[in-house]
Amino acid sequence: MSPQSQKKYWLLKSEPSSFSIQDLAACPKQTTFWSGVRNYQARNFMRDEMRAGDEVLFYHSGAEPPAIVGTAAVVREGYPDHTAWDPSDSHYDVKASPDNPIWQMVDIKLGRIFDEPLPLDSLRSVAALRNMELLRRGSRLSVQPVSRSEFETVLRLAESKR
DNA sequence: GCCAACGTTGGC
DNA sequence: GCCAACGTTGGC
Repeated sequence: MSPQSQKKYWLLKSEPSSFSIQDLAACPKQTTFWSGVRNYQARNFMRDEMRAGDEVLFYHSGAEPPAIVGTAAVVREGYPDHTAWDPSDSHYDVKASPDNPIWQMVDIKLGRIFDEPLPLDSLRSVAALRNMELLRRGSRLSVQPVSRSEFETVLRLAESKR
């Protein structure tokens, strides 16, 4: 685990109809590989900056309402995303191969599921989250950095709803 | 289902 | 290297 001072925080988006935090909870060891990211900026975060021990906010996009629903932790650092060269996979990339993986994934393990999801529109009214990437107009990154204070603010909000 | 925002592709 | 066309994301 990296030193506390270097621990980073992230937000990962997933459509719950595709993979929800409840699905993560049902995985063996509550751990899964985070495959299917097909955006270079998001890949670079996973490849270059995510470290084991980093903490993650789990976000449900396309949900009603869209919301942060819990936490997870990075348990394995970036490695090739084998789904990229699987023609039967919905995220198949014809240019990827074992010799040229192009895309990367990490492994994450469930932290906890919040008792109450924190809906996107409720986060918009929190002053401490004013600059959060998730709340930026047109923000589409599926892997995005979160500041330590933003992460802690979100945890406090989740705690206040217990 | 609409559409704004954004990333990627490819002609030039 | 520009930029129009196109595809995707994702809130609403």
